[in-house]
Amino acid sequence: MRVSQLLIPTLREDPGEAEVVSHRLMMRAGMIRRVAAGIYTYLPLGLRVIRKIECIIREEMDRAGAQEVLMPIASPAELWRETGRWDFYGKELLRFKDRHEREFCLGPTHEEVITDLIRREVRSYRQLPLNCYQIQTKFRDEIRPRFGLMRGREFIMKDAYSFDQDEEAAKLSYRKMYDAYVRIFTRCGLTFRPVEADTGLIGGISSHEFMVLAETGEETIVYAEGGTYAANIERAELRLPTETSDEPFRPLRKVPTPGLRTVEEVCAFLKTTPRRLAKTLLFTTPKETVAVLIRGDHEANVVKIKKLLGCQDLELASPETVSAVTGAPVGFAGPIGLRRTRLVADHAVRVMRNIVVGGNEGDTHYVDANCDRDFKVETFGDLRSAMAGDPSPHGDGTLSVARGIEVGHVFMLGTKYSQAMKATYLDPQGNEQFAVMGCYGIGVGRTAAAAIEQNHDAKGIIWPVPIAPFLLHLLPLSPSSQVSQAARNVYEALVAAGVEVLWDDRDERAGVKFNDADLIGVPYQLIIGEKGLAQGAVELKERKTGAVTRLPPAEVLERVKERVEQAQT
RNA sequence: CGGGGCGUAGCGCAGCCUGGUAGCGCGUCUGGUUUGGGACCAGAAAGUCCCCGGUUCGAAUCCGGGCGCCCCGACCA
Repeated sequence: MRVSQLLIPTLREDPGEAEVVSHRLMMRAGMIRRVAAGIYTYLPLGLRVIRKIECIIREEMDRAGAQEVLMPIASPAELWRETGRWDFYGKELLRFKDRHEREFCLGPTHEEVITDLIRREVRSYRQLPLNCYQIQTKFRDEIRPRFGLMRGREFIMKDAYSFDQDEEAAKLSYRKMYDAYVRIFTRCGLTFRPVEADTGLIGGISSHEFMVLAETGEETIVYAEGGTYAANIERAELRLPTETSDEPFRPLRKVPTPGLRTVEEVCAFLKTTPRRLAKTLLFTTPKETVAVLIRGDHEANVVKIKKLLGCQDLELASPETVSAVTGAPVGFAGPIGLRRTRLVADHAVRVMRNIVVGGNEGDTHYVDANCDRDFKVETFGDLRSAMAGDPSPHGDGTLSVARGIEVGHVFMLGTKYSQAMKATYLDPQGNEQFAVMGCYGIGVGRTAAAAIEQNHDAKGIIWPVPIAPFLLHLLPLSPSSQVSQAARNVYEALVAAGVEVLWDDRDERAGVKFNDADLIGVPYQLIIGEKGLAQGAVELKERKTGAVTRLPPAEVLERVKERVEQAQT
């Protein structure tokens, strides 16, 4: 296609709103434009990348035996009430009423709609297994949309739903999707890692997230270096602490710590280390206030705490609540003499001896406090986040920490939705059974953004060949008739051979064309200049390496094909 | 929802403190010269200074309210 006829509004300067690389480059390369917070229009270049990714997804989903459907974007409230998610989903669910005052929402995911379909249409075990997928626009009214396509409110998602007779069969469906995801992200040219994950709002039994490794990722993952274990930090389990202390118990003492609130301040003042201090964090749930004891150098894990308490909403207590419960301002909460709250603690606290804790009194801490002797913990649990150096739960070494972008998520749902919505089938014995479900998502736009986070340089994007908007960027450098004629010839030959060529036929200076080409990031540039042409040569340049090959125009097609084949093996 | 910031030409910004003719760079349009890494000369068009109200002889500028957006946090597939 010709640049002069496409809407590719490249930007010389960085747009003020863009923070991360992918957002900035997508704006600058003229791929997307913002319509409202977290809502974007895809321009021709952006759409071509989206379509490429969708195409790979379709091929792999079909190969894995899934079939494509298309569900509506609006769904009626009653379906969501059946599963309880109309209330449970919260503000993220964008709700509205039609002219008859009937309640609807914009679909943030489609378990309810697909389960409704399947319960109507599937009656016999002979119709199972079944896996339906769609590529659809979703809407989630995010608290804080940001980073362009990385975390939009409206976004394109591939979602698939499997229905099986029993756990065993469901595991097989899950495995197929898992394998398909590995193929999809590999084909997209991404460096990624599947990790064990929390099931969040979707619920269910177990799940894996597919993380594209990138510094700018919003997720933190831990993995065993050289081992098999990898998990989202929200979920990564920890082994019970094994260390013991033979330190003699010392008597409890109360010490003044004027104005010292943070772990660091208190430790510096008392000449000790965070490992010998336990912080007392106060959380509020809709029902109660709970105190959570965590070792000073550890990070509390909200997901794990929620699980232990069996509640969905958990917030750090307000300063008012803290002082009402502890009798002290924020920074001096402690487990000793705490009333009116439950006290739970991380396993690590159990083995600590002679520790520092808050005094529940302004400007006061206790030293040489000991669990059981000085305070009673109701329940111990795995309540902190893993950190680098912790032993892997699989016993395969120690854990490292990395950042990732979640581009895909597979869930084993079990019968959560089929029971709630009575999606049953008759087994060979004529007994009614609940279908066992799985669901599988891929963020299409987020995958494109992740690809950019992983593949760019100071000049712009460097697309992996399989998802590039074009394969070759044709750059005639002068308006002379020989050059433009040569460009035209090459263009027609390549297009006839099925190569996707972006032809910069604008009357622009060489520098402008080069810079736009580097910004847009098409994998190969074919440069046709007057001098080279006089010697019968054009230049084939690889965007990624900058390597230039001089060759006669007639050989271009052959060489380009070679390169692509190499790249695919 | 809490904290911080921003809203002035298509884009990036200055001007606001200290009220008085709305500016700069890039882009756009016309003509000419140029043509291998964001050219040069000459000319031109383009603004509801986010909105509403107030103060004032006079408001982009001061005051009040609203809206939108960005960043941090609480968080979330």
